[in-house]
Order: sequence, then structure tokens, then C-alpha cells
Amino acid sequence: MERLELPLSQLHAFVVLAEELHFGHAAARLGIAQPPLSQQIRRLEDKVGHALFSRASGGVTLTPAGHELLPAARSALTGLADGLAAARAVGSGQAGRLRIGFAASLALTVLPGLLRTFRQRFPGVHLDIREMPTAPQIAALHDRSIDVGLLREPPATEEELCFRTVLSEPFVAVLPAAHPLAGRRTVHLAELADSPFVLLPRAAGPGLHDQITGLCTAAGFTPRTTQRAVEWQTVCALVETGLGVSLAPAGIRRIRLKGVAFRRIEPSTARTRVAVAWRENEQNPLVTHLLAAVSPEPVDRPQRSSRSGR
Amino acid sequence: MERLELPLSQLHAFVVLAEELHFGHAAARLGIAQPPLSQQIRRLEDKVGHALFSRASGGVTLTPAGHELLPAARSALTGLADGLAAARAVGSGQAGRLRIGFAASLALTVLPGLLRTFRQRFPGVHLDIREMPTAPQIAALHDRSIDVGLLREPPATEEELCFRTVLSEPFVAVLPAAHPLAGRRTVHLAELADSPFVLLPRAAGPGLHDQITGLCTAAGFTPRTTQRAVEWQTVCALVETGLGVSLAPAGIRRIRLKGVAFRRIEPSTARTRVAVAWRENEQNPLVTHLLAAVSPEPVDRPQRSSRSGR
DNA sequence: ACGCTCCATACGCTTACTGATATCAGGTCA
DNA sequence: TGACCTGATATCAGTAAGCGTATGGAGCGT
Repeated sequence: MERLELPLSQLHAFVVLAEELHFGHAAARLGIAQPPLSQQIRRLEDKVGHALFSRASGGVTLTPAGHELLPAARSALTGLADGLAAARAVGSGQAGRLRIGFAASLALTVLPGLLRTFRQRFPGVHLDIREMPTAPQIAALHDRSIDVGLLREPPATEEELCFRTVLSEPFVAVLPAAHPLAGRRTVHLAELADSPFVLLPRAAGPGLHDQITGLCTAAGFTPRTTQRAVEWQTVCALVETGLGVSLAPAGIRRIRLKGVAFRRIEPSTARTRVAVAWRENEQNPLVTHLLAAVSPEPVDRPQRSSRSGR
Repeated sequence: MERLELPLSQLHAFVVLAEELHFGHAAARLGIAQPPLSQQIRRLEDKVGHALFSRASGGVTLTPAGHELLPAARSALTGLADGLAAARAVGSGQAGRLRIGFAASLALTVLPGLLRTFRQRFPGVHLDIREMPTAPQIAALHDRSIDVGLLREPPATEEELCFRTVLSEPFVAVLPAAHPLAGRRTVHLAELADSPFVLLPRAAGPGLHDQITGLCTAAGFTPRTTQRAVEWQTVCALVETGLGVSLAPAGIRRIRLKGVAFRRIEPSTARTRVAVAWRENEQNPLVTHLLAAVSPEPVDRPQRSSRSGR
């Protein structure tokens, strides 16, 4: 690609003149006087090395060379304008692509609302949503295969990544309706020591799993896991059939099953944190927009609930 | 199409930097120092309104906006370079299209050589060759449906058209080998008065037809046309079978048939002129090139045969 | 801590593009 | 022939882009 010194204004003048075939009218359309237009065309012709217009008496005409250049000039101008507009749209976050990883346990709680909010605000953005456990999310953020992660129990410190807590959920006990404790409003964790547990496989979310078993250990027992399921809905279904009890983030209440009761846990200090994660120095403005969408205060509401975490 | 002030040099710098992802290397490839390159990119980013590169430590990267702009910039640059090259080619007459009309009687004489010469010199040019009588050629030149005409007996004066005589051909008598005059080297026109004539229909070339009959009239007789044929080859074939004699431009000798003899005519001043015709103020350089190709002196031969006509 | 790489910034200079006004030249038409 | 429209030319000035050299500052490795 050799050096081509060529102001686009000249191409623009050329295209307009090719359309008008009249120097005066073209100059008026360009908002300049006629002599400058003559100069523009002349300069362009000098660069091409041949006449682009024939100024014979009786009217201005395109020469064959001009006819040849016209489509290239036109497509360059429009293509460039479009490309510029597209780049601006992407740059301002009105368009583009955002790849989001999310923990399975959030599919029913924070994720739907977040997506709805974001899609409303940025309809032009293509969202790539993929379910993945916390650790793979961290890895995916590092190798740039996702842009934002929605995960539980963020690691305290991670190089080049930022985290922000979105939600701090208490735990609830998941009990079959027939369970003796289901009549109570609050359940002490230790009271579940003898019940068989239904949990997610540890691999599906090691952080949350370890936290749950850690809570049990703190309450003085080791949970006896009789059954595992890969989704919370299945867990609830299994609990409903009386296969056992479970311990889950409060967001799970969204799953409404008749034979299942959700009860508050003591000690109530046990909480699981949901966080968004992203790369430091992220250049994609969509990430910033998503962070705004995920924040507890919607942008369009003036009030400040002062619940923002950092 | 709004005003977009955007030097192509910046786009070029952008594309090169996007390929190199290294300011120093890109600047070297562009043949400038590094600071100017930084300025170029910065100016372009200012115009776009967003960063196109991420200059994080560890390397330069394209931002999503830059990624969006890159293909548009690339295609604009290459498209423009191609368009410019094509326009130059057309402008210099190395490419393009040339529409040529030719009289039927030239199909075997000047036309083949002319086309061969021109094709050799300008292989990139597309030639549109169409057979048409003289008068339609004049009309076609006026309404711009052909660019060059090859015709016989050009009108003495014609508005906005130029003519140049290419060839001044004597006439020859076309005789069957068995004809009593075939043994002579030269034939007096009047001697053909009693022979039936084979001619082309007048409509196929009124100028030449009228000249032939005019010659006969000048020699004191009116040719008795017993047969007409639309091509000179057919005329010769008919002559060969003894159906009659004919009068034709000397170029017809190219048609070699055993039973046909071509003999010089007296008076030898009778000649038919072949001319090229083109529009005054023609902007297509191919026309000029064709005129050069049609001229008696080939450009690459230093010798001058001084036969050029005007 | 030092030096190295890499990019950004500051400064000064030159170029040339861009625009306007005024004027000229060629053609057409009344 | 003179009014008029066409586009070209001449001249001038303002602006901005382009370059180079010199320098600054951040990050990284030894």
C-alpha cells in the first residue's frame, strides 16, 4: 500500500460535482464558493494525473477516467462514514458484543433482572451469556474469553481483576413440607445435622459448596450428602420428594414448589456474596455500562440508597 | 453525506499500527519518527471520539472501537488506491472501452491489422466492434454510441466530427478467370460495359456503391446489376461462377479464389478513400491511441514513410 | 538502583490545503 | 454587439496538519 496523499474533501467535492455536473450548483451544495471548488477538482485531477471532467461548452461531463473513479470515491466515502459511525457506536457502548459468564446459582436470581435492564438500555448490544463456575470465570477473564463474570464468593485478591459485591444473600434451609422443622420460622443449622443433604456437586461451584459445608462444620456437624443434582431446581425437586434437606442462598426462594419450604437459618450472619468481576483497565465501554446496570441504584433514579459496595 | 475531515494518512497510520501493534515498528514502516505517529493516532482518536488502541503495559491492543473501524479503513484505502489506479489506467488509455464502427468492406482489409496492432499495444482495453454503414456511423458518433468510425468516402464537412484518411485505394475489376479480359494486366472501365455486374446492395454502403456506379457513368455506361450479395466474399464467389464481373476496392485482393482475377482499372485516378472518424474534443484517450495505431507509421519504427494523409 | 523499552508530550518549523474576493475568458442569446 | 452565464485564474490570508528533535514518565528486567 503506497502513500496516497488525498484529502477526503476533494473526493467529496468530486462526488458532488459528478452528481450536479455544474460547478456553481455543486459549490452551493458544498457550502463554498465556486473558485475553491474549481481548485479542489483541479488538485484532485493533478493527483490522478488526468482530467476527471470535461468542461466543454454546453456542460460539464465526466471523462472516462472520472467515470472509473466515481464508484470508488463514493464507496470510500460512505464506507468510511459508516465505519466511523460504527466505531463511535461501539466506542460509546451503544453497540458491540459483551460476553458474560455467570454462576449457575444466579440463573434464577440476579441474572434475569440484570439482562432485562441492560437489554432495555442498550438494545444494540449482542450479549453472549454462558454458564460457568467461579474458577473458570476467573480463568476466562484472564484469557479474555469473557468480559464480565457474575460469580459467588469472589477471591479476596486476584491480579488484574476487579470485583464488586452485588448482593449479600443469607442462607435458607430447604425443607420438605412434611419435615418437622418446616413448621418453624427459623431453623438452627445444628438442627439439620441428622438430615440427609441434597447438594450441588462441588465442581459446579466449589466456592459456594465449600461455604455451605463450612457453615455446617461451624455448626458442629458434617453434612451427610445422599444426593447431588446439577441444578437448584432439581435440588428442590429432590427435597420435595423427601430425599433430604438442603442449604441454599436465599435467592432460591424464587423456585416455588408446593412441597418445599424455605426457612431462615441461624446464625443469620452466614451470607454468601454475589459479585461482578471484570478486568482492570478494561477498554470495552460495555463493561462499564453493565457495571452500572448491575449496581443497586438504577441510573435514572435520583435517590441514593447508599447501599453501594466496593 | 456529512462533512468528514479526515486525512487518509491518519487512516493509513491506523491500519499499519493495527497490523504492527507497536508504535516504533509501525512508524518505521511508515517512514516517519515515532512521535508523529503517536500524533496521527491521537488525532484520529479525537475525531472518532474514542480510543482505538489500548496502550496498556505489555503491548498495544485494538479496542473494540478500533476493531470496528479497521475493516472500513482498510477497504477504503485499498478501494481508493484501486480506483485511483483504474482511473489512471483509463486516463492514460491503458484500460477502458472503445466502441468502433466499421464499414463492411473493411472487414477484410484495414480492420484486422488495425485490431491486431491496437490489441498488442493496449491489451487491457475492451474493444466493441460493430459493423455499420457510413451514414449510421456518422449518426452513432453524434449520439455517442460509438467512439470511432472506420468508413469509406467521408463527408467533406461534418459538424463536431474529425476525419482522417487512412488509405486511398484504387479500384480493381473482379473477373472470372475465363473472362476474355482476364488475360490483360489492365482493364479499361468502358470495356466492362456489356458485362453483367455483381454488386453489394446499395444499403450496405451507399457511399461506395454510388462511387462505383458513378465511375461507370463517367466511363459512359450504366452497370447492369444482375446479382447482389451482402459480402465481398460472396460477390467473388458469384463472379467465379461466371455470373458477372464486379468493381471493388483493391483491398479485395485479399480474397484469394482460384477462378477469380483482379485487374487494374483505367482510369487509375479512380480511388476510394478509407477514413477514421471521431468526435472533436474527444476526451477518451483511447481514441487518440487508436488514431496512432491506424496511422501509416507505427510508433516503434523510426523510419518515416511520409505517406501520412490529412 | 540502574538502564532499557516504549509511548506521550512539548516545541518549533514548514508545508499546503482551504477559503474568500476580484477578475478574466469563452460561449450563448437577444 | 452587449448582457449574461459558464468556469478558470490570480492573489491573499488563516488554519491546521505534518514533521523532527528533545524530553518526560511508566513499566520491566537485571
